[in-house]
Amino acid sequence: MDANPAQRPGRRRSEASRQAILAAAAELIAQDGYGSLTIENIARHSATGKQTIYRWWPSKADVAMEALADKTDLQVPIPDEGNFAADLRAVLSTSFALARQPQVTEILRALMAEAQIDDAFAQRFRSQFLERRRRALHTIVDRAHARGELPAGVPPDTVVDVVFGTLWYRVLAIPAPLDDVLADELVRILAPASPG
Amino acid sequence: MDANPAQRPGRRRSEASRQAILAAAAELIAQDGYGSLTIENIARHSATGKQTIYRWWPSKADVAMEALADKTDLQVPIPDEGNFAADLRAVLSTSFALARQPQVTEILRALMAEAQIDDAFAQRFRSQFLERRRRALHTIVDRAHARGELPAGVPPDTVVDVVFGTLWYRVLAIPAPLDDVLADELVRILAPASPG
Amino acid sequence: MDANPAQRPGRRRSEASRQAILAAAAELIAQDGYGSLTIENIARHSATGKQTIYRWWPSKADVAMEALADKTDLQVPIPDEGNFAADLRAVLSTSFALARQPQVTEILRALMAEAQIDDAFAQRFRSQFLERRRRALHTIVDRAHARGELPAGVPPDTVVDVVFGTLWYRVLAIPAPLDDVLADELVRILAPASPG
Amino acid sequence: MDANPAQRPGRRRSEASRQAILAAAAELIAQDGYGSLTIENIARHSATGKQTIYRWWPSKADVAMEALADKTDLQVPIPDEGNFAADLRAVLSTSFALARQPQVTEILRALMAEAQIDDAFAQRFRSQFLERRRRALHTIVDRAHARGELPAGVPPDTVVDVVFGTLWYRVLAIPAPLDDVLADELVRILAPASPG
DNA sequence: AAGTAAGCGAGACGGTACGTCCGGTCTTAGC
DNA sequence: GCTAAGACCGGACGTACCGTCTCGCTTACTT
Repeated sequence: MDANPAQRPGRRRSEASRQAILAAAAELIAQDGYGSLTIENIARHSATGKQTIYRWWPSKADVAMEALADKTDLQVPIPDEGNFAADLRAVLSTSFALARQPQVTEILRALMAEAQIDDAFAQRFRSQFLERRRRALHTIVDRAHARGELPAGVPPDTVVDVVFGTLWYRVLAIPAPLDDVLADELVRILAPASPG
Repeated sequence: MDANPAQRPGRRRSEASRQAILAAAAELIAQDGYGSLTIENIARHSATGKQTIYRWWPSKADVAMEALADKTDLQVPIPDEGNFAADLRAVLSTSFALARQPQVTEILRALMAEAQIDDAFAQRFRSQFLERRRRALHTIVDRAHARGELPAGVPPDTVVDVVFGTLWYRVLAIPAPLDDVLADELVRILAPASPG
Repeated sequence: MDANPAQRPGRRRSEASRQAILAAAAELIAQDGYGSLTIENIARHSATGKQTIYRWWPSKADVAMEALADKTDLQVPIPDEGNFAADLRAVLSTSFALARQPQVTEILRALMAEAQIDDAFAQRFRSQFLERRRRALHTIVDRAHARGELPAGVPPDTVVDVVFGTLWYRVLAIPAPLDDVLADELVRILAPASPG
Repeated sequence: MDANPAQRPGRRRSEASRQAILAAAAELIAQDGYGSLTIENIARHSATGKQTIYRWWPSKADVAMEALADKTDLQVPIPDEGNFAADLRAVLSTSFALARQPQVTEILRALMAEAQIDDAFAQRFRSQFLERRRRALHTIVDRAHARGELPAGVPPDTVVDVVFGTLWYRVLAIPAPLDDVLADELVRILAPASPG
């Protein structure tokens, strides 16, 4: 078994190229938007061969997704403050702060767009990005559910849909930047009964 | 004033071509997905010249948007049943039924995707599609707001964001088709206090 | 019999349009060269409809040919000075003077070019332009032949070929403008034995 | 110095594609005439990409010129039989035989036509084709000039003009194929005084 | 040390679609 | 019935990228 990659003969993957490619992708997206991002441009700006990109990433969207992962700490902290309102507010605060950065916004929109057009990427996007963030929120919501803090007759899954749905809708459909007031309002809607 | 187009000399726009183009676009999207839709293919399948398409639509996304408008009655009925829960359920029912048709889903996803990538189209998409549907719901929500039926501290705009956000998120990010149960749950969340 | 065109019903051909078209063609050729001459451009610059051009001329080359005919008096005078040398010199002098005008050169080159590419035009070009000029020279050469002034064993047709051949070659293949010295040299070659 | 192309990195030019393109161009010209030759057709018939053609040739006329060069041995032999008449007849014999092949005629006419319409190509056509053939004849004529075999008062350049002029005129302006009798007559005109 | 196996930048390759231009035709309203 | 205007279908233009395929070179492990 070749589980240990160090054992195989041949030149090893160049970390310098990997980073040059991700950096070039990020810069090009910031400059001209994802719409005019091309593999050829990434290669040119990173002084890299196209083949190297095709060898390691299935599509330019995957390059963008990895560039985003590299640039931001996508680890989602799972707070546990004892009540749903506080936990939810903490998660929203983190998420909003992240999504508000213009370069992050641009990439998020592009990834969601590409997922609509390219089914194979959609799967990777869901499993590598969306599901991870869902899981973090799910933990909190499940806990609240157990404590009886959710609105009556609303399963945890739906709460998660509402939170991420509202967040994504604002990013995708509304030109104004994400507003922190929205976070408070979401808390009021979803965690209405702050137990005395 | 040249408001009356019949007064100008020259051949008039061909309604037959317009419909052939929209039909071809719709069919091609249904068959191969929006990702492989090209102007050239639309022209070929509609026995039409590319120039004719470029003359009347700014982009293939606009063709798709018009095809959607032609195919579905996008007029949004504004119910008035006297209470928010019933009104909201009626709107959701209509919207879900529409968005559940596979061909409609496919086009909706494509339009939202294109709007992320092409800013000029994004503006047209918002003003010609998103805003219209927002306005319908807004009427209902404003009415509820006046009656004091909204959750405390939640302005109508946010309610609209939550409704459409959840709907779009399910369409864009979740592979499963839209579920009618979700409509009930949204009503429970947003119109909780059925006045005694 | 409809020999009298004034008797037919309907609007008569517009002489103003005819001249506007020829003038626009001449001007466009002078400006940008025949290579970028298009029917559409002629129509635009002459404030005329494309249909009007297609109705009266088989191709843009025919427009150019008529523009040339209108602009220059293409009537070829047939001198008769009593000896071949003087007659030939007179014909060459007229022809060179005509072909030396830059705008005429440009059109001549274009017509000969088009004749290589479009067989139908080639026939019209030969019968309406080349043959006429050949006939003028032929009269002179035949007369010289009868007087025994041609080189021995050289039929009149060949003399005509040599004269026009040399002239056209200089126009088509040599960037320098036509030189009057050439006329003298042709006379020396073809009418060498000025009979004492 | 990068004179050695083998030193550069990257895939090398494909000789197979080069030949397929030239062959396709030659065949298409023979079939449908130069007038309906398009880059797109060449690419299709040679199972080649358009870009490959644009990469290596400035225009379709240059493709045709190279196809001609490849197909015919354009090397012009320079005979030296001791007298102008014999040398000239030898050159004419070779040239006529070449120009009489229908496929060669077609290309020659097309190249000369294109040179009238495209100035940049005209320069290449002169330096890569016309001038070479002129030089061969010039050698012979200069030699004759030194021996005093030219008509009095006629410089070598003019003799060359007359020879090629007549040849080209017959090809371009006269529908009949080149006649060998013409060669004899040209010799009689230009090398009349076979010195005793 | 030689041999073998990968990865690298570079760049040509066969394709496909782009958006534009023009050809030649058809359809208006107006003279 | 001609005219200007202008839309129509069709097709080639020259360009941009796609994803693949050589190249010569470099870097690593294996013998």
